[in-house]
Amino acid sequence: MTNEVRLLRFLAQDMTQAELGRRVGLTRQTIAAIEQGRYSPSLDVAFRIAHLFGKRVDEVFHWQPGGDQGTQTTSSDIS
Amino acid sequence: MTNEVRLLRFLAQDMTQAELGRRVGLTRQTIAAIEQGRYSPSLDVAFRIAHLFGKRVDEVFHWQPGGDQGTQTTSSDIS
DNA sequence: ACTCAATGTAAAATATATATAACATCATGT
DNA sequence: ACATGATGTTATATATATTTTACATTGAGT
Repeated sequence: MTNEVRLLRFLAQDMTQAELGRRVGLTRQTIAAIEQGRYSPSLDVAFRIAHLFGKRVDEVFHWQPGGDQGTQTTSSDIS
Repeated sequence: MTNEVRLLRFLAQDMTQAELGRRVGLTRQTIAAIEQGRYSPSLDVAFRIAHLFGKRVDEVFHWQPGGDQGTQTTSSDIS
């Protein structure tokens, strides 16, 4: 499971992790963990983040059928 | 947060809760809880379920900006 | 050189999702 | 009437997400 949160945050006038967290009701540590793919967020959190950026959930978070094992971060990380 | 899981399950040749659970790697109790909206699943589970039905996550799970409080079940439940 | 904002990270605590086991109801088929 | 499969439901346990607190690093600005 990869995501574009960090990229979208940069595109949104360099919004900070703390600011993003504040807007979606999460701490900056949680934002950092999600960006790094340390765990997959709840569906509710995914919706809140996607909505903030005006995207669909599947545009922000990318999922692959058999891909639960690794801990990638951004989609450009995939080899 | 509402969802169409139960409906999609019926449309899929009356697939049973247990069978759906088996296919996405969840127990039938968890499927029942998700259908009833007792909690919002993890994003990973949402992707697995949506993928099984050939839908996008936002086509299966419906989210409303301010709507975290209630515990609706299906979208036809909304007043 | 100093400060400060942004980020990384980690341990411990809390909240929530999910599993397991058990029992109940209801419908259908025999 | 009985058996069986599908579902509802609940209590307890476990896994995982998220918060809180704390400390370290790095880069920009002064």
